[in-house]
Amino acid sequence: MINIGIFNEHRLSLEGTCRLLLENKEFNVLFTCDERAGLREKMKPGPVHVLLLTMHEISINSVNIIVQLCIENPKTRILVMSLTDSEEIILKTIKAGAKGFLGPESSYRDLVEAIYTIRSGHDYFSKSITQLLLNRYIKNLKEDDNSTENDLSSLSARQVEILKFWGNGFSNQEIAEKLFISIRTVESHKNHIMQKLNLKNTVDLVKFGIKNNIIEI
Amino acid sequence: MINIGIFNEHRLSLEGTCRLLLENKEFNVLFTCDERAGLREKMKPGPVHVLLLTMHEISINSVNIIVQLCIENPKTRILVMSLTDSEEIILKTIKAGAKGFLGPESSYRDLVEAIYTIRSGHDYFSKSITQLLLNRYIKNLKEDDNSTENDLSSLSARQVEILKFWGNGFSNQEIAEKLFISIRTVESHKNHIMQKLNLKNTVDLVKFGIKNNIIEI
DNA sequence: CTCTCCCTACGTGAAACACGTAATTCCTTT
DNA sequence: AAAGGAATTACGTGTTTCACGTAGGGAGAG
Repeated sequence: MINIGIFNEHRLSLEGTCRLLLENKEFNVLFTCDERAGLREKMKPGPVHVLLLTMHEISINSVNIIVQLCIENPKTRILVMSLTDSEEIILKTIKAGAKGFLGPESSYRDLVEAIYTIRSGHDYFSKSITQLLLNRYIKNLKEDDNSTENDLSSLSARQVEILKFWGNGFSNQEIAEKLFISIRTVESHKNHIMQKLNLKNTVDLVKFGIKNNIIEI
Repeated sequence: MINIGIFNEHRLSLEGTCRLLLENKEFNVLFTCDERAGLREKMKPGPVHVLLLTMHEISINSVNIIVQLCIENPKTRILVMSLTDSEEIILKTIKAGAKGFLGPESSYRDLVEAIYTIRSGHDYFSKSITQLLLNRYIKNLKEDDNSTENDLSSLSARQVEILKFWGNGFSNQEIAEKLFISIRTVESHKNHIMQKLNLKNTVDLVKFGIKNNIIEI
């Protein structure tokens, strides 16, 4: 038996969703709610396993509500349903703590599957949302890669070694001791690196190291 | 009509796949290949729209092959099929340029869909792969968020301002001039920031700025 | 054999850092 | 109203790092 709370500012939709969910014997609709003001109050009494939040328009304010609900009800898993197609917003709701997101194309079947999925501890994203997230991720991945290994290959192994140490907490003095060379040599290496990469300051050097995965962030 | 090349080191699987694909009148199997050595040669003659690469075991070497194929045949879209479940490897094949990835659970129906999908210019990932990528992405998202805004909020607006300038290419001298304050004051601000955040060196300060989105990488 | 790149190292002046001190202002708490 | 605290401003002093030039020895390429 899964305890469900339903929020939807359109009363008709709210009742419709409620009816649909009640058709499934394993679903127990604890409450329905059609205004934001009362939602936090309605969450208090019982253990709500899944909260179905229908957000016709998601704004930053909505995101804050999700954050707050998550804090106040750590055991409740939030499933967001919305027609929005703004990546920005969707990402924010996920960051805020939503465990699932149903896009506009989702059917009743999807809703049921989503409820089971997030109840069992996994995340659920409908097809369009998945596509959206994935596209973005893939794009990130490839961008990461393009900026990687291009310039790094122009550095010698020694230069990379010095940069690694320096970028991960060691002072020039410490590097010199570790590698049994003069501190002046360490400085020279860094100078050569900066010249080779045409960097103007050490801040850019750190950025370079991070982009190329030799400095841990 | 879609021109397809098939690579599979198991000859039986290769033939089976070929037969299956030939059932679809729109698929034109240009060649089959069962050894790595000959693959690049077989790609040369015609325009291969989709290359189906079955990799029973994907290694770094396999990834390099993909990279090379992509360079030599920029118009060919590569669809990888593999039983591996190593995130590392899957990510690398995607970075290397593969346009699709079919996991172990994929059916013939999925294969056909995948071929149409990547032929039309989109990426295709089977359910298990999608799940894998998404989990990782969501995890990244949340991690990003956890490390954000937590510590940054402890800094004053002025401190953030100085950090922003410094992290984006300005020297202390330049910042001082821009803000009409002494260079010593700029130094003071940075000192206070480092103390407040308990950072040991400027490298860490850069990392902090990047994590908190006030320094562009 | 020459040329280039890499690793090593130093000199010097400028810039940045570490750490302490301190005055003024503004805000909160008592 | 008074006290406390944080923020912004600033300086002193000693250390470290940076920027730029110079330079010798070694390894590899042409």
